[in-house]
Amino acid sequence: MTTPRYHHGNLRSALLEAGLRIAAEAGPAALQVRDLAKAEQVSASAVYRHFPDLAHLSAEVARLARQQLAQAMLDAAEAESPGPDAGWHAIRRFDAIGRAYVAFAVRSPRLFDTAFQTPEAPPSCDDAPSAWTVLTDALDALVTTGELAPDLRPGAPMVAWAAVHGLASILVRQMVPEPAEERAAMDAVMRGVKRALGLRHA
Amino acid sequence: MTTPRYHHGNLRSALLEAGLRIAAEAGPAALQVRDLAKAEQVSASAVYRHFPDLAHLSAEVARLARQQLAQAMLDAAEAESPGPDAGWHAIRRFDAIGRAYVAFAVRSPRLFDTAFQTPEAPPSCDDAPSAWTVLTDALDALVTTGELAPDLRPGAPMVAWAAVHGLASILVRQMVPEPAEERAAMDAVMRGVKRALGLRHA
DNA sequence: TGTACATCAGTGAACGCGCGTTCACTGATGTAC
DNA sequence: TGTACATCAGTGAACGCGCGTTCACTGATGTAC
Repeated sequence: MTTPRYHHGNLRSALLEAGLRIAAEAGPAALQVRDLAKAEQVSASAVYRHFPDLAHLSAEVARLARQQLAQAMLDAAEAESPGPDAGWHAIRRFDAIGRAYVAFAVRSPRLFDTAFQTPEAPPSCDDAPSAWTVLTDALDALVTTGELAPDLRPGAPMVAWAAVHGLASILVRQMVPEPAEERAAMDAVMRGVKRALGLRHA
Repeated sequence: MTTPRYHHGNLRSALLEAGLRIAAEAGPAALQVRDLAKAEQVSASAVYRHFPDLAHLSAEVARLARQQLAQAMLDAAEAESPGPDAGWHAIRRFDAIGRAYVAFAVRSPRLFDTAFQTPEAPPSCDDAPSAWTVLTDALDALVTTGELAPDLRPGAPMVAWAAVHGLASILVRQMVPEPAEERAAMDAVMRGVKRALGLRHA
């Protein structure tokens, strides 16, 4: 039984999911109208019923990729079980968030590239969830529990994000001449971030 | 007087310089055989006398871009005048190197992208100078002068590079929702790196 | 020192491909009466 | 409840462009004798 091709129902979201799959496998440059349409067994021109052009579709895929990253960070934070020491819990959540960021990039390097590619079209809406918000919320929790000195708070997002994003980029691009172990690099960087912010660390 | 087009003399290096110019203005994706040839007033097929294909030419341009970055770091280090406190001088040089890295990216965002784009062909030779070597040399100087604890030395390159590369990427891609001042961000990150490595800072 | 000739670095036309996009169309869907 | 019709979501062929690359060629260069 061959299903009728007509009136897919949710072609728009199906195309975006196919886009995520393709981008994760072959990188953002592999996002092509024909391939996307083929993946959903639909003619290329059908794509234009749902997106004005490829640039807008790509921008949506990039946004979804960033949201997946942010969700992975949230999930990692939630996986940390609370304990009697609220400050320590906040630190563990912060640590888990940073490690999730890098782990996402290592696990899906091309999707990570897709997430932060230079966009050719503006995204239709803000990221939800957003990695930035996840990070700043975690930093706020550190201040609230007294783990992070308030005068370090303004610069903290940049310090943390730069370290983690930089490590992710370096590992993804394999920029290091001597191929360091990812685990050791992640430990060193996360320890560095905590030292930079004056946090306790094990 | 129209000069004869024939036998350019140093077409190879002229093409690479044109490539650097084009990449700096329009990004790595703008490197095209025809445009390169046109920039040197030469036919497109002449390019193939000097490079097997565009991928190899692009890889060379990327290498030159990385070398320019490394040279900027070296220049910044040399600009720091030595003083009676050798350790303090090593710290100032280290700081200058990190700031030069970020400054290069902000000054030439598309060239920075070109330097670290995923290469489609292997580079013909190692970077010289190389950003990695400049960094590790500076860290060695910190150990020698007793400013950096030897047990922090193994993880130090990753900590420093990740922070600086991450900040550069973030500023270049304008990933920050609230557009922070570059200067403040750089101060915060460099201060963070020095705290992470246990260095003195002003 | 002058000349034949191999070699080298260019030319310019063309090929072939794959891409995004358009257009006239057709079948399916849902709604008004 | 059944039917006419507007609307919507598809089709498939084609357009047009720009790209990397190839090929037969030609003019310039340098070297052997």
